Amino acid sequence: MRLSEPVEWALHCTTVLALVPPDGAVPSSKLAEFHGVPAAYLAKSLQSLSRAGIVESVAGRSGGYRLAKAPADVTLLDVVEAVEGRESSFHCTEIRKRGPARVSPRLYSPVCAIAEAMYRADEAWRAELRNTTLADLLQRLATTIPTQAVAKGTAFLQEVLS
Amino acid sequence: MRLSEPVEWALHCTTVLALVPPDGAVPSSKLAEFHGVPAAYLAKSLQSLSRAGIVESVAGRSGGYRLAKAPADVTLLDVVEAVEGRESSFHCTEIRKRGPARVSPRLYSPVCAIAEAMYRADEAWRAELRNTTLADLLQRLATTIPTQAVAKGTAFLQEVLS
DNA sequence: GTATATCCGGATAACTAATATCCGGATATA
DNA sequence: TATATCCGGATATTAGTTATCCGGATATAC
Repeated sequence: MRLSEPVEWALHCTTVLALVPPDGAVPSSKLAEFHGVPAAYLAKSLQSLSRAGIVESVAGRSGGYRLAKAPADVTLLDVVEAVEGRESSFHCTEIRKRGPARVSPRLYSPVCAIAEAMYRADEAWRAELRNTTLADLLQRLATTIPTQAVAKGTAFLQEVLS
Repeated sequence: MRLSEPVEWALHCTTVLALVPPDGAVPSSKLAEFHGVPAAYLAKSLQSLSRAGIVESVAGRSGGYRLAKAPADVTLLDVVEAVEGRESSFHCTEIRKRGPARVSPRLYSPVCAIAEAMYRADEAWRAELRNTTLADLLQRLATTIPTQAVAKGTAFLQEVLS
């Protein structure tokens, strides 16, 4: 079980966009350059984030993306689900209703005991992601990224926004 | 993010094997028939469970598999990790150290803030799986599977064990 | 003692999903 | 008016999942 790369990109992009003023906009090509990831593919993820209402897209020249809500109102789950989808990590194929021991399908409980447990774990994962926001990430930024790098990053963003 | 099919099979197989007496053994072909899944492929999963010490393999004619521990001592996480691996669902590619804002790699904190949060969610998922055992599943069996099906299942196992 | 049924690991094939790029249309700014 | 962007669809490439087969080892049934 592995999350796709675009999830990581989307989390980094939304974190960076949280630093952009409400009237600014960063084009997808610049976000790709900033993070060192393929531009054409990243564009797809940004479109997903836009459809989900997490970022706002600005068309036309000097357009781009900005955050659509306050950083404290965007959870990691919002971002992850926008890119990765909302389906459970476990997919029940109703094995219990197959094979020589099977009886009429309508006699079974609505959900298999194994699926039940797996769904519970999936929900625990989502609950934890729901518990962290972009604002939380921004706070940790100062201790996980060198001040020099933060300075270079803000300089790059200034350049793009001007 | 999706778990592979063999995970579901392994959970159903270990649950069934929990009903087998300590001196019995169910061949992989019979487990495949019982669950209506491809025999040659299921065999791989059972080998994984065997390597992980969750099931015990008996070679030779009238051989097969049995549980290696008491059902209460086998967590769902044990089974899932045996088949799916122990790697986190999130894989950090150190995006923060790339692009125009990067500085010398050794200046960064050991783990990225985003990865930190994602690892925490992954651990919450594992914690939940660690909290349920095969014994718990067996208890729920009576309410999720019709008595008729349970009877047919035990009859099938009796036939195999004799 | 021999034939049979099983586990085991490796090699291989088919299929599906993830990764990545490109293009034409729409939109809005310089 | 030309340019730079977002958007969605189509397509290609790569990697992972699903699935099968085979030969060797092991132990039971006859």
